[in-house]
Parts: sequence; C-alpha cells; structure tokens
Amino acid sequence: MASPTGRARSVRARDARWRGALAVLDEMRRRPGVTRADVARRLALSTGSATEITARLRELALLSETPAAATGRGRPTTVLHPHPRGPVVIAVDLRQEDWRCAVAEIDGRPRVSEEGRHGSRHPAKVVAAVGEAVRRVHDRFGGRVRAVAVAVAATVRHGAVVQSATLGWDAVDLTGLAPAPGLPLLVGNDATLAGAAEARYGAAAGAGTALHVTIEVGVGGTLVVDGLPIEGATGAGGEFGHLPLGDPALRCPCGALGCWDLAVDGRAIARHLGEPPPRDPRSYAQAALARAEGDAAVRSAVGRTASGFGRGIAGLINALDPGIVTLGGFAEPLRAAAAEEFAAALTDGLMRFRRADPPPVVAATLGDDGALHGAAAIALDRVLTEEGLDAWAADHTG
Amino acid sequence: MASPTGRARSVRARDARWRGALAVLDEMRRRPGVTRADVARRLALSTGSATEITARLRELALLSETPAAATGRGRPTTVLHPHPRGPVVIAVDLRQEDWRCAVAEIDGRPRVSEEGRHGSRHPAKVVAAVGEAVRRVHDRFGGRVRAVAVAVAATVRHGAVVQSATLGWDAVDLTGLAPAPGLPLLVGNDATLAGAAEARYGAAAGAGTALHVTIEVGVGGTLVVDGLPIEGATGAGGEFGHLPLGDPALRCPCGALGCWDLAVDGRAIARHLGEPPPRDPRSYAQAALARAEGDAAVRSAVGRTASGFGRGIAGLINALDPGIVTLGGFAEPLRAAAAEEFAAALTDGLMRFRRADPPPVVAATLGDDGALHGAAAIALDRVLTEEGLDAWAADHTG
DNA sequence: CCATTAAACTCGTCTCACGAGCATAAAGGA
DNA sequence: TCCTTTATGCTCGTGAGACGAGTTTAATGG
Repeated sequence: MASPTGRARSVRARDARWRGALAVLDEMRRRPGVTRADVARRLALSTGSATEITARLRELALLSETPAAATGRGRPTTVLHPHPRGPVVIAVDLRQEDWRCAVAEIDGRPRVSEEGRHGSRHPAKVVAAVGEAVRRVHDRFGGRVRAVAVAVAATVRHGAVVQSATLGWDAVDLTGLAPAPGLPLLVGNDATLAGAAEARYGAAAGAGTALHVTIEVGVGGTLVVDGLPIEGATGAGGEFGHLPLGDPALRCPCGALGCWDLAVDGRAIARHLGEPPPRDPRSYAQAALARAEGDAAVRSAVGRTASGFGRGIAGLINALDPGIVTLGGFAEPLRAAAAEEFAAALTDGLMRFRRADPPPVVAATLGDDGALHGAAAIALDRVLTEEGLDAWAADHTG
Repeated sequence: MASPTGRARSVRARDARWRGALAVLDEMRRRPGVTRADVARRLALSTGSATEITARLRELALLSETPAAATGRGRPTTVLHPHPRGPVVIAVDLRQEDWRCAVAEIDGRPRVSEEGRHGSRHPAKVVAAVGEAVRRVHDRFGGRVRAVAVAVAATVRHGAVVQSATLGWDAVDLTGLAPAPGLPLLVGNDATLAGAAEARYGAAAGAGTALHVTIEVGVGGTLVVDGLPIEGATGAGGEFGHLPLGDPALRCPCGALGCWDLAVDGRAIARHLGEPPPRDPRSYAQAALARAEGDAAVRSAVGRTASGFGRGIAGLINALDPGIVTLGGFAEPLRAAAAEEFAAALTDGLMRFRRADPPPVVAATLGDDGALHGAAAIALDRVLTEEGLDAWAADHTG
C-alpha cells in the first residue's frame, strides 16, 4: 500500500538502481544460509537477473557465494554469505552495570567483540570507556564500518538520552561514541530495540504487529509493526510504564501519578510486603521470587504484582491489538512465578470478544541479546538503503 | 527504510511500471490543484518524464489537465485534475442514527450522494437500505467504481463487524454492501478512519505520528503513522477506551474492569451527579454541558470527567509519543467546557521531561466528515496501487 | 515587437530486469 | 560408464521507464 502522506518519494531512475540488489540483501538478512536459487524463486526473479545481481554484489564485496550442499538432482546452487571484506556495523548495548560492543555483518548477527562493567555513576567515564572500545573496533575494521547503533537503558528522544532511572543519568551526550565523523550514530532505547529484534528474529518473528514488554526498573517495551518499532514523534514511544494503570495515589519519579511502572517491578512487591522501596528493584524482584518458594506472604505479594501486570497487558492488548506479546527481563519470571494470577487478570481484563482467541503471550527468546540484535538491525537498516549502497559503491570502485 | 520483515517484495519490472505514475497521482491527491510543473519539481522529475507520465495518465483517463492561471512570465503550466471518466470509490459512513453514501474521485474528496436515517435496531434492514444506495451509485458510475469502503461505528476485526455498543449490534455481516462481485469492500472503524483523515487532510496533516481520540459512546481513536492507522493484528487497534484507566471497581459492558470508556463519556457525568446511567450517553453528555452553565454540581461533574479524560490523554502521550493529538466527537466540547481541569490533569499526568514541549492537543477539523474522508482514503489506497492501476489499464485499452 | 522567462516537447541514451535459448553440474538408471 | 533427467547458471537481445540536452512554445514586460 502506498503511504500517501509520507515524504514525496523521488522517482528518479537513480532510486531504482538498487531495487533488486536490496531485495536480495534483505532476503539474505532474513534467512541466513539462503541459496541463490531460493532467493530468485522468492523474489520472482529470472535466473538472468539473479546472475546479474549476485555478480554485481560480489564485485562490490557485498556478498560471497559458496557451493551449497546438493539436495537432489540438478545443477547445485550456491549459498549467499556476507562478504569477508563487506560492510559491517557496530552494535553497543549499554546496560545498568555493564556494556557490550559487537560487530555484525550484513546478516545482522552481532558477535560480541568487547565488554566491560561500569560500577561508575559518572556518565562521562562510561561513555569514554565505551567510546574507546568502539574506536578499537573501528580501527580493526576500518572502512568496513558503516554505522554504529547504541541500545541504552534510558529514555531516548531525537537520538539523545534524556534520562535514565536505571542508570541514574540525566541527559547524556552520546555523540562521543561515534568513532569517525560522518559515520551514522543511532541511539535507541534498549527495550524498544529488543522488541524489534524479537519481532524480526525472536519469538514474534513473522507477526505483523507484535507487542514487546519488559520489566527491569519499571516497564519498557514497544509496539512493532512489520519489523519497525513505532517510535513516536520524538522517538520516545513505548513508555507503557507511564500509562496510569497503577495506584492513582502514588507519584512516580517521572513526575506523573499512578504509573504502571510502580505496580509491576520490585517496588510493587516491596510495597505489598510493607518493606521499604528497594535500592535496586531488579535484584530485589529476583530475590523475591526465590523467597516466595517458602514464604506465603511473599508469594501473595508476587501474585498481586503479577495480577497487576496481567491486567495492564490485557489493557494494552485491548488498545493495540497485537498478534503476539513477548515478555522480556523480569516480566517472564514474574508471569511464570504466579501463572494463575497473571492469566486470571489477563483474561478478566480482555474485552469479551477478544477472549475466544487472545494473542499468545510468550517469553522473549533472545534473552539478554535482544537489544544488541535490535541495535545491529537498525544500524543495518541504515546501511542497506539506496544511499548507503551508493556510498559503499563509491568507496569500492575505480 | 526497508521493511525487513515485510512480505517479500517482488522486484520485477512489472512493479516498476507505475512508479512514476503513482507518485504523480499521490501528489495530486495530497495537494488538490497542484500544477504539473509543481509536481515535477517536488518529485524531482525531468520535464521529459513529466510529459511522458501525464500523457500516459491522460490516455488512461486517470487525470485531466486544464490551463493554470498564469503566475508570471513563462509558458503557463497546467493544473492536474481527476479525469471526468476516471476511477471513483464509494465511501459509506454508518453512524448511530443515520448513514451517508458518498463518491470520491482520485483526489479523495467525498461528495455525498445519498443519505438516510435508521431508527431501526435491525442490522439486516440497515444493511439492506445502505446496500440499495450503494447499488444505485454503482449503477450510475458503472465500471468507474473501483472500491467501496465503509466506516462503521463498531468494533471491526478482519474486515467484519464484531460488536457495537453504539449501534446495539453484535456481529453483523456487511459483505452484502458490495454492489458487484470482485469489487473490494473495505470495512473500518469510524474513529480509526476519522483519525486517518485528520492525519492526512485535517488538523494533524503533516505529522508523522498523530493520535486521534474521540468520545461518543465510550472512547474511540487511533494512532496514525505516516497516514496509515496502526490497525493491529486483527484490525481492532485503537480501542483506547478499554485500557483500564478508569475506576477499577466498575465493570464495563465489554467485559473488562475499569475501562476508560466509563470515565469519560455521558455515563461518567451521570455517575458523578448520582444520576442513573443515561440511555444515550452522547446526547446526555451534550445536554450536561448546557446544564453546566448554571449549575455548579453539573459543572463539577463535567470538570471531574474532563480531568479523567486529560489524565488518560497524558498517559497515551507518555506511552505513544504522538506529535499531535486531535480530539473528535464529544472530546473537544468536553475539553473546552472544563479547559482548566483538563489542562491541569494533562500536565500532571505527563512525564516530567515531556512537559517542556508537550504535543499540541487540538480539535479535529473535519468534524462529522472525518470518517467519510477516511473511508474514501483507504478505498483509494487500494485503487492507487500497481495492481489497481494494472486492472484499470486492462479495462481501458485496446 | 522583441527580449526574457518558464515550461512543454522531442529524442537519443542509460539502466535494470525480463525471458528464451544454451551451457553446466549434479543424480539416477541402463 | 554413458546417457538421460533435472535444476540451475550464463548469455544476450528486448523493452520499459526515466534522464537530460536541445528545441519549441506561450506567456510577460520593456
């Protein structure tokens, strides 16, 4: 379907130059290990076009081909791989206590290259350490690096960190992470990127509309449509934790009243137990699940929390109508620890007509790697465009 | 940006056949009265291409050209219009008490052709009456009709009406509205389509991400990204009224607890006044605004309702990050009647970092015509595609 | 009435994909 | 072992769509 209010697309032949090539590269990304014959079939390409396109891409070091294992009669085809001197992106995941820096070829699988812990609350130090790592990777891969994407446990607007309860940061400038001028630096919220990764490679693969929800400190998540997170006007979409689904009497550190955040993470469990707010809601929540084994009061507190979580999920399903819901971080253990309470609240919160075939609510499958995969994905999205390939081709000819 | 999880796009030349033509037609839709020279500039088309494309489209009765008023020196250009024998779509708006049937040419402006009231609660009768009207229009326009779209005040899933509190309907089969076999019949929720129209032609024109919220019986609305409503997996997205933002003790007719629906429409005002639930919350709410003039109790009840509405809007802004919020139906009069309460609740409910530059909350500008415009828009979206133009061209050559 | 200006028209060229026909590399049967 | 079958890759002529340089046209304004 056309996008009649989108920016005026240019129609020039220049923009058709990479049509077939991009389709092939996308297919390669989506199905690692795909054969050339398969790609041609899927894209309804003639064998002539397939020959021409793969030859061009091989020439430009955008892919390489190796003989495929024979599957029967007929001339054997080839498997398409990223080229050993092809473009790469750097993906960074900046979490509460540590960070990881990975490299991904155009198949989108990040391979962790460096990692480190940061006890420090000083953003400048963390940024400096991560920046060093990025620069080392950039030195190693040189011109092959075409973009850098950072997943950060923070609210991100217009590509900049605005605040982070998890990290204890206010606005932080991450532009120092760019290892070279002119290299695109993309910054995204970690839960948003994890959701994108789940929708592309994980539990929600294939779903047109997927909802990802994660609990760490508060709630994060995103609605993903056709592999792209609904980012909102400033990039801060998916802050479901700040819907007033919680206790209207409680003031959230974000400034609003009744945020769902306060009703589902470790702070909620502590409140139900009459204990003081935990310094680190994440580890407190994990510990509570262990304590619940032998302690009925803790079990009950966990159950009430799971119930509040299920009720909110039901509301989000009502409002957004996802085809599947994936749970990340503490969300899945919480649901598992009080499965009945969660399920009851979920069903009770659904509109009646949705109860016959509600969307599956499943555990995220990429675990801790989701955000890293998502960062690699958005970085590659940037590289695998007409403009990106134009730039790459300009560097790789003549 | 590519859509890496979307269906495998075909790459064949066949799909490039209409590239330029579609871009020109889209431009024509977006800016009624544009000149050919303007379109060429905007799309970065060479004058040669513009000549070629417009000639082809004229030949196919997809557009016509008339001399433009001279604006200065130079050879005068032409204004692009829908062709008098070009394709049209039928747009239907099926509301609580009446219906309208309109015809739109490819500029997307629906012109009402027939209308009627339906006191009847019997869906079959209503569908029959509307179907007759559609058939009459179809008879008049013949093969020019390429699609029919129906905006209906009901929950729609997979293109079918599931239920409607407003109309008092359960599942209703609207396929009888199709005036001819093979003609696409698109069915959409009225608030969703009104939101799409606001984002394309109305108050939210130009916004990448827009939130439309309307109050009739309960709350309807949609998030619109680049002109396309986020429809969800089954097409029932945008049911924000069934987020549990209301009183958790109240059971909604939908089956869930605490729905926002109950906190913002006429039922909420009645409850605050200690009056019994109104039979028709819409007219009750309108009447309440009039009563509020001279009655402090009513004013207070309206204020509390506006406050609950503002709080919910704030939550939706937090969660979805729209660039603008448009208010339709009773939402705007409610906000206007208790502007201070609404604004205070809105601000108080926003995350702190959003308060500096919150998205504008404005009245929808298309009024009662929004849904009709939206229906025409999605019908045209269907017609103005490669496949749609292929079909049209097949009927108009040789 | 002619210079100026902006736009339309003409036409040769380019690029990309198609598709028919041919070449190639395997499996399987005689 | 050789030939047939099968699936695929390669070659090359064709066609569509857009470009862009050069030319023509229709207006304004001095």
